[in-house]
Amino acid sequence: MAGRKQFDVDEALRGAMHVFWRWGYSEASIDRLTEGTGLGRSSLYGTFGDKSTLFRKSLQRYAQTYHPLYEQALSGPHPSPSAVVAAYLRVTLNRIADPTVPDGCLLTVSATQIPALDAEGQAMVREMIGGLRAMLEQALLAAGADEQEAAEVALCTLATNKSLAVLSRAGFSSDDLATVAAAAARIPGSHFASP
Amino acid sequence: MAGRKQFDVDEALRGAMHVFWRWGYSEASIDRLTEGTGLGRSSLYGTFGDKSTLFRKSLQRYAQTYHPLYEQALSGPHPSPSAVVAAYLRVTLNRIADPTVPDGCLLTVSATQIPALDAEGQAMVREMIGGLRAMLEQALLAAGADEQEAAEVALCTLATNKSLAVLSRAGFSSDDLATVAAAAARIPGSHFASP
DNA sequence: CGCATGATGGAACGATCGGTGCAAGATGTG
DNA sequence: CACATCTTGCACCGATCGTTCCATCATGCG
Repeated sequence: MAGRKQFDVDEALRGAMHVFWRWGYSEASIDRLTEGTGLGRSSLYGTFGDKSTLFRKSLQRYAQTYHPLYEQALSGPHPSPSAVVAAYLRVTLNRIADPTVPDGCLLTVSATQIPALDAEGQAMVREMIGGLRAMLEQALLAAGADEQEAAEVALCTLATNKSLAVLSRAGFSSDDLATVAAAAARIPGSHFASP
Repeated sequence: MAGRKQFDVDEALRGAMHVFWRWGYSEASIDRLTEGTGLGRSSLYGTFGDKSTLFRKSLQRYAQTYHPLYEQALSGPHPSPSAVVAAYLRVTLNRIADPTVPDGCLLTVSATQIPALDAEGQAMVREMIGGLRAMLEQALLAAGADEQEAAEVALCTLATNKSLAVLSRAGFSSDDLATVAAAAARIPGSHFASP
């Protein structure tokens, strides 16, 4: 007890993020959140608000942690769209290989549980996924892809990202994940006749 | 009330499957299951056992419903591995396009919630995913793929399946999903020098 | 030093969770 | 018609859910 907080707010938020990440929103009980943050109930509510608010702050914290890594990987210059895809998925594989964080990715786990989230949570999840998609598309254009190819490959790379998270959660080996990522980097654009 | 059941057991199981599918295991409360099946608590427990057992029976019912569709699609003959992939993913797209079932797929939703499942549930989810993988690999071999290519493309097709489910849950359009599936069907085997 | 401020631990709230027990009533068999 | 059988509706169980309240106490300021 004190007049000033006895804990590091950001470190606590990191703990909460890991609880949502591992357990998903529904199974992330307040008890698990207090245990994962090391905080008491009062401190948790006093600092972060209710569960829904804490979840959204955890999503922000997730973006704040990993967005820069993706941005750096995409910042290029890249010799080809495939190089962009490879660089992006390498970040994902590195995150999944990190033994200090839960399996999969918070965004994917949250996306599959969308019906369990309130309106704000759903909106934030969709918005973050859309942001990644746009970021990828931008980088692909910069790497020389035409508009259609950029849109298509961005979508497929995002899809591969999600699939890696699911397979990771299902217990697939990192070799298998790397195989999927490598194959995705070989996807060519469709090169259909543009209308 | 009666001496004989007042409902169709399989229809009720179908309802329960949809509840687990839409809400995921954690958010599939007994109340939602009774509402989704039309049964009372007593009938639900008397017929299917506890929640974990009902979940596993729902998984079986899911496999029993969609496994044959995949088997038929894979039964071929197919002129190339790509044709196998396209046929497989067409089944997935059709299921996702079905407005009478929830978004995504029960198996993917369950896989992302694996930490929330008990040991039997986890095992069954992993087993079912492994079964799909083996089924794909078999069909690819029959379509003329060599061993390495079959293993790799089976894995990637499974991954695409999972990604389609996640994107569907996140609200992506069926056009986007079709784009992802079409691109996956263009994935070539790696054709690395075989050791 | 005395006081206001604010963080903390813990108790307690109503609601909902998964699961069970039981009485009521309809059916099939004699 | 009488009885055993089985299903069903409903109440109820302890446990846990998310959330709030309050007494306690260390701190910063005057």
